[in-house]
Amino acid sequence: MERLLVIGGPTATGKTALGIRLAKKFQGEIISADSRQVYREMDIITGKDTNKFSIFHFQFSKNNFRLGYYLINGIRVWLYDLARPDYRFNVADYVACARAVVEDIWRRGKRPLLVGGTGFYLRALVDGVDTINIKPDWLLRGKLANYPVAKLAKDLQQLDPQKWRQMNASDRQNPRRLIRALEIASHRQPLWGVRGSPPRGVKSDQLFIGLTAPFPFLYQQIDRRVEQRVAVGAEQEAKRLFKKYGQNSVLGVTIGYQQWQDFFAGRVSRQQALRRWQSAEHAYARRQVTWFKRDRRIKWFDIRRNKWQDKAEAYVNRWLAQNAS
RNA sequence: GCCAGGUUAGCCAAGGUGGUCACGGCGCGUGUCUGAAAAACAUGAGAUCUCGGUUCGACUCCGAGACCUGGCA
Repeated sequence: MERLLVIGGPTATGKTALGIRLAKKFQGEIISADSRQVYREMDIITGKDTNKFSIFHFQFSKNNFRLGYYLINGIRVWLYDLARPDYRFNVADYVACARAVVEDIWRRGKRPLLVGGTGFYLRALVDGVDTINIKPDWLLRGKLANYPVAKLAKDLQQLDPQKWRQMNASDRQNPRRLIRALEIASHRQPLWGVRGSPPRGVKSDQLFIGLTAPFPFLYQQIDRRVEQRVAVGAEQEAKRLFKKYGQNSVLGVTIGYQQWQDFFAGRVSRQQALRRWQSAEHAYARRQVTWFKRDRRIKWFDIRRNKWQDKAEAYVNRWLAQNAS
């Protein structure tokens, strides 16, 4: 069976750096799993490991997305720059693109390394998502957006009592989740054809690596990264993109851009904006840890330890050696 | 030195005729997650400058002190 190496964990832990190192060692290519680096032009603030001289090598298209790679330290990094900031990229898009790339890499006899911090994307690709074929109904969403939570809850209890029962207290008060549940419930078609089976993740032998560290340490790393991004032109990038795409684009729901927008609008000082950007990244890292923690398949490496990369590499080596033919 | 204003959690900040658990926001802790996921949501901890007085009872009133801010020298 084909193999798939997955590297996850919170932001600012050096996932890409490890990925590149392992890719060099094991003839790999990196597939980014990042819900914001998929956007073109959003380079500095999302922390892409490219620069203005990097060249995008287009390879093939999939669902209207132009797939290609950047060469970083000689290693191919896929799934950056798939969409314009005024498009709303989503998991289904991601799975379609990532699948195509993984299979392409396998076909060429190389090893795919799935690297990223968007746990939902990672899981969707690896394990599959049952309801992934039910498209967003923007008309419905627009209508439901004005409903109070209590009304949404009541509707769902009527329309799909079973789903309601499965939801926990948090989700039952989350309008976005309720709306999605209603969207699925009102979609009369069977989820996956009459005789079909639920969409599965990519079939492969997988190894999961997680990078982490205690929060105080992560916060330091994050703060440094944010300052670096400011130093190389984060403000200008934010200003330019807001002007071009407006705040209703994905910029309005992306850490970093949001805080710069607050500064541009005069709501906060430059200093405060920086501080808030960093805090938003801290909170993001916490959510990521909460997400990844639940996945028992992950083998964790503490990035404060000496030679942790060597240990990770040895761990991968052992896996590759197993029934290697 | 004098006059005025102020002192409420790590930061910002509301409050009241003295009386149940002192409004919020940020930050911080914990968690949820199946086509918006860097999104959206749930949940927790944490405070009345010090001393004395009045009072059944003071964060709230009175006095003294400390510190901060502004004005006058």
